[in-house]
Amino acid sequence: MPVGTRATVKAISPEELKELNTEIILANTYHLMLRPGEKTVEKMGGLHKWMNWDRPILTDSGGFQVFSLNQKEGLVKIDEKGVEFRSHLDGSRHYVTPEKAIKIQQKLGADIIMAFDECAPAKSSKEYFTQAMRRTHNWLTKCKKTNSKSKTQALFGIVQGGTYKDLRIESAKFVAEQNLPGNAIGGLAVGESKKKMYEMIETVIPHLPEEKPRYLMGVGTPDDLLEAVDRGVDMFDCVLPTRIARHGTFWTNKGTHHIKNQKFKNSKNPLQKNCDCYTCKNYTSSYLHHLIKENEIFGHRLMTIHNIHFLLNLMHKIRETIDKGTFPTFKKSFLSKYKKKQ
RNA sequence: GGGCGGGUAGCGAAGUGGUCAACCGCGGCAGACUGUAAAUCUGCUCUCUCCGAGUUCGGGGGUUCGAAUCCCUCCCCGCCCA
Repeated sequence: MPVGTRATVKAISPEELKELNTEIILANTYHLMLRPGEKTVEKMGGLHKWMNWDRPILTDSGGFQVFSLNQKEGLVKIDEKGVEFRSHLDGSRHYVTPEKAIKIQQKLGADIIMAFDECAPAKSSKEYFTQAMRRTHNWLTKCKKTNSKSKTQALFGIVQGGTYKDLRIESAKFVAEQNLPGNAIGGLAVGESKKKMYEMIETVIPHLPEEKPRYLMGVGTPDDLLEAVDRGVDMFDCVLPTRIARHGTFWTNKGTHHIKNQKFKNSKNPLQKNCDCYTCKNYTSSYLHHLIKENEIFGHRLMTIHNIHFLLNLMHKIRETIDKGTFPTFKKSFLSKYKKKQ
């Protein structure tokens, strides 16, 4: 899922997203409740109509933004009932409870909505992870109850538990028991090592039903996708393809590259040879180098197109090789090329 | 010919006797980014380098313990007067 936090995937249009075979995108409760406010989106006919996107949308609940704000001093107060935080836009105080997070998402109108959870920082103590996990479970019950009448919006629960296996297992079991249409793994890729992250995925997966989507939140890099799929994950969202694109970084099957590097100044090659994205079919690296150095909007768009295409194409190949039974070979050969820095 | 102003690292621009290898901006080089407070942020950018050392502030000469900063002289640029 490409990420469209403020009801737009930065730099590109819904038409372009469709050309890239985007099936679903993510939008954000926290940002949209602050601006323009969920009521406006509701009045305008809901997210799909408002942003002219007729394919599925998932809204994140805002739990992660609370975590993000909490990285800075004293902007957030968390208790059993909910979270008080100050807006990053104007400092105004807001109070969000699990019930409220669901009601806002109902107004936004996404197809999949997320439970309001607490994403504890990677460096938290086990005591704190336990507390945050229990609170997340408690909140999940409330979210489920609030959303019980909805027949059009699927609520996903979120597994927490930090980097502790016993907590992760306890959390996965609790979330699975709620019998929701899908289950998410949260609280990873927040500063722990990749090794630890993979270990946590392995720990959690056996306790989440295979017939329902398993969604790893906020991940990730091409290698993370392969590793996570290998361990049983079905869905991802990540800001990386779009954010790093705007910052001048792009992916190819040989790893990550910086278009601003001097070596691209006079390169007639596309970003990636044999890539069939719009960017690579029509523009040279030299041109992209120039656009990004000059901070031209079109450069952001072209880079974004390439990166989203790269990731969605990777996922496509993953599905294809899983069907053919050749996924392990594909994973191995991809990673050996991807991780070898030229 | 006369008067005034000015020449500082790739560019612009501070500094106007010691704490100056010299603020800052741009440019250049490289890096970071994982449920987007992100068209953002970080580092390096005279030379050799590990601590450190060596050459710099238009050229030359001088004053001084010590000069980018003061004096003399030459060169160059801008504006004004003839």
